[in-house]
Amino acid sequence: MMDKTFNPAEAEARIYADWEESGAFKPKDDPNADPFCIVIPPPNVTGRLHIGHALNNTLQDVLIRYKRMLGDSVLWQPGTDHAGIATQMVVERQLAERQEPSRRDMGREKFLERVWDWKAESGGQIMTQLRRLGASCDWSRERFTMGEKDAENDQMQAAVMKVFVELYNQGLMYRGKRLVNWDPKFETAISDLEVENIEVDGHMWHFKYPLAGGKTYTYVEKDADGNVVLEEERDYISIATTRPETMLGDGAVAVHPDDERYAPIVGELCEIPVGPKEHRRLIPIITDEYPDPEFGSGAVKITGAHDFNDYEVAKRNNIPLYRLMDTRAAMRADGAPYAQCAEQAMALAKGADLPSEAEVDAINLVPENYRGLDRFEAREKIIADITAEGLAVMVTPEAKDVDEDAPQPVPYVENKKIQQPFGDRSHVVIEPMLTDQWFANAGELAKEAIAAVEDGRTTFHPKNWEKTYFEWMRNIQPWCVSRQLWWGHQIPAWYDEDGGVYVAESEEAAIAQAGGKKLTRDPDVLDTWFSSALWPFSTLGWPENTQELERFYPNAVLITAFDIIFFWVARMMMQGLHFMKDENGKPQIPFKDVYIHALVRDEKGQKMSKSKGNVIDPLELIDEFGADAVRFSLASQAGQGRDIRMSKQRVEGYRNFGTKLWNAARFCEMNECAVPAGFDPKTVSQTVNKWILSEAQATVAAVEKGLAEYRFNEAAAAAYRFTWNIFCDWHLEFAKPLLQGDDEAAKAECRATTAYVLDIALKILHPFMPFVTEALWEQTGQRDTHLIVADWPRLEGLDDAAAQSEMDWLISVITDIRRVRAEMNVPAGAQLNAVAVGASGEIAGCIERNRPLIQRMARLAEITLGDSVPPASAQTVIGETTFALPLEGVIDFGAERERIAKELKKLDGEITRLEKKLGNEKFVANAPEAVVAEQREKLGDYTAQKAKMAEALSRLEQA
RNA sequence: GGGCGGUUAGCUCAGUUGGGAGAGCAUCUCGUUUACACCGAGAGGGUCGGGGGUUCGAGCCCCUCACCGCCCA
Repeated sequence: MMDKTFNPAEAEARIYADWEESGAFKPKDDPNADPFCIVIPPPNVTGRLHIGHALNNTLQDVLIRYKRMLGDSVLWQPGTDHAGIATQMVVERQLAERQEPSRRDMGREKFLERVWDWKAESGGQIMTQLRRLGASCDWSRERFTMGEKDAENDQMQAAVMKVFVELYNQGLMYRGKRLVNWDPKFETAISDLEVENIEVDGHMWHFKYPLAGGKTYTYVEKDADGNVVLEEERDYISIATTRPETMLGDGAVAVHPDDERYAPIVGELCEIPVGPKEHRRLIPIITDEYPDPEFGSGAVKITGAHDFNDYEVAKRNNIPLYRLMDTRAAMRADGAPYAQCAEQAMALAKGADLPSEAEVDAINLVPENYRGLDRFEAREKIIADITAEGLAVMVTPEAKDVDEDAPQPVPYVENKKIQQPFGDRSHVVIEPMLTDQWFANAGELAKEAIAAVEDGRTTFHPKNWEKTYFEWMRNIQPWCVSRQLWWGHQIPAWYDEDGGVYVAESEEAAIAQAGGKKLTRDPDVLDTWFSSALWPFSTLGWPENTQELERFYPNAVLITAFDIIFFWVARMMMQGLHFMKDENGKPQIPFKDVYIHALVRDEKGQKMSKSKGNVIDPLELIDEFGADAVRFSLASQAGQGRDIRMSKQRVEGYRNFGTKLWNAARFCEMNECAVPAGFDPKTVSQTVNKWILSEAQATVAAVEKGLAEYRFNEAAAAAYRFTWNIFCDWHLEFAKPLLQGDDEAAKAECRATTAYVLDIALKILHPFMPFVTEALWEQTGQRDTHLIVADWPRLEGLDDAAAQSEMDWLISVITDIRRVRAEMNVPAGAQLNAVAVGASGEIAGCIERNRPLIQRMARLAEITLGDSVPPASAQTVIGETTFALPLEGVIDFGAERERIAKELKKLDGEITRLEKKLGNEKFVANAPEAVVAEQREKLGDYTAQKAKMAEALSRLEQA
């Protein structure tokens, strides 16, 4: 005898181990089977399974299990990502917490040792957690983006090196001094994608840049109609800035070429109003399309080394780029004294030839009294100094705003919202910084990646994500791939003492290239996403031409969340298409489909994050409700294009569903249901059996359709509804009289069919709820294989419209009688008699055939055919037949009248609506015939029913 | 500022070529009929964000407004 409920805690680990041991997770070695491969989005190696992983991996496992049952050769390729910044950050924090030497004190080699240790210590965790979820990955093929520690000629490392070297040799990878996003906390460059622009309260300060030599001009301001609203003599140009500390690095002031206000002074020099008086720097006033005359004063200071827009302006106009900060974003303290540097800069401003990048970079234009200050401290000090000197633009506040009668002018500072860049990991303000970095020519790589989606070689689901993909790909910027970190793939570039660069897959090769010169390797590592971009083929053995690569590339589908379309999907597309070619040299896509799923949020719709403390731990949910419930909950909510809000209640509901299924199986066991050898469902004779088989076939088709279209929620719902609302609620109840009756043939057929249909339910539910279905599979029959590798049900020829319509009729008879009973407050235990009045021969036959079912399920003592409604009856109309329930002594005539009147009203509403519609000539003329016919039929049905109900009411009135 | 998505029952959400709205949970009533109370039977509850348009017909298509969310600048 089976237990009353499924015990996930006991069963899951055992079942999982069985699967793994049986080799079920490995792709089957059948050359005729279709290949189906999904590569897992590799989680951070030292991460923990969060609810987003749970969703992502549930959906993958659903497809994987489905395809496996279909008979495909299925590979779900697992592995983890080394997650450069994230992992290094964790280990550095640990060192700090344990008061151990810092990364820098420790040195690179020792530090990396520690990271590998940490990986070893915590690395397996998430893979264990995926197992708990039921993920059926081929663990024997697990890969790590960094490869194996200390391995010689490690393949995963070789793949990265080869890609870098080839891109370099093809001119698609280059090194240069560029303005990049600099994270002062981690002291590394990061890519555009790792920057989050957040709107914060900022200020806009207005300062006067005095014209050189005390020159003056007439400043004229006009309104929209050209009327002069302000005209004054000025000896300065007014500049607005949100970042005063960068004034020190200004190379010019720019105004729009059409801006008449400043036309008189274009080409003049003006003075940066900060720094020691005797060394005030002069910079030219230039024109450029960039300044918006409507914004601020219309004049923009150009600080090429600390602002992306300014950088472009500076490049266009040959304005020197003066770097002001060090790697921690403190004001530079290196280099020559300010006086000397300022003099150099002065010469450049006056037209001297620009020296080399490196020479300009060596110029430190931070005056001594600001050197070494944090950038924000420097800002405060500079504002104070400028204001003290009287070079802040002053305004006179409205008298009402201040107490004094004669308000004093105050510095003009606007409070305004500004977009400030923050590091997505460090959460500190990112500094645009001029540094030497490696860049991939993403624009070039993107071309094929765009084309592949345009021409449908790769398709996004839902399709609207393609727009996002195109938008980004078509405006893609060079990809900064170097990171000033230690944990990662060290860039395979070596330098000789003269600055010569040698890019090669190994040090030996580089030395050979250099002709034996003394070389030093580039200390930087590659962006983590550089290696994960290779994941669809590196995990399959590339650069070796392995069987797996041959068989499983392109992958079938990639399943991921939208937040990494740019980070990952786009880059896999670029790298895959660039490096994987077919025998004709045609680029090969990494995957045919990309399914983008939602983000999982908390009950309130907030993005889950550790800092908000609203994280729902999937493992806790699994502990409480079982993996099946968690999986089903996620899959059933995975509608396209919407976020998922996770609630415990819903998980609980699906746990209950598992129990329901369990008990249905238990019922089958108790009634000795089993599928006899050679059972052919097409041969069943009982209507009930024909009907449930017909329903089953429709359900299997619905599940298949849902999965084929990546509508996981619909597939899950179809399986759920069938199992609970059709199989359990109706079929098992219909089966009871047969299973407990004396007709041995009918009993045998019913046992066989019920067991057969239960198996179907187990199979279609297995992708969603693998554990409980596997456990039941084990317990409900003699099985040749585990369910995980059982054949997907391929049903055909079982649809049966006649059985469907008879059972639908039966269900509505039972439901209606139950409703009347409930509404008339008939005690649940009372056995009533029913009289069917006006039944045709056909209906009479139906009643005859299903008498025991109606009696049992509607709790009737007897059901007879009659010519007239007995007195004191409650009545309900189904089709042409009135079912009367004599309730002598029980019936409340008032209540019954009210009930029938209510039904009549409802019918009237429907009839009026339909009559109006059918009375509309245009409807009849324009609507498809089928629709018109359907509406006519409905009207006919409702009208007939109304007549019967009216009769019923009149009988009551007479009583 | 540009783009995308959302607004449907008290809550969370389905609703796939436009033919008068569904589920789960919650609520109310009844029920222990030996598969299941992690259950069963029944009920109530929505002018599908507002306005306009196209159409014989709009939750669904178009326009517009409002609010919410995300991405990009």
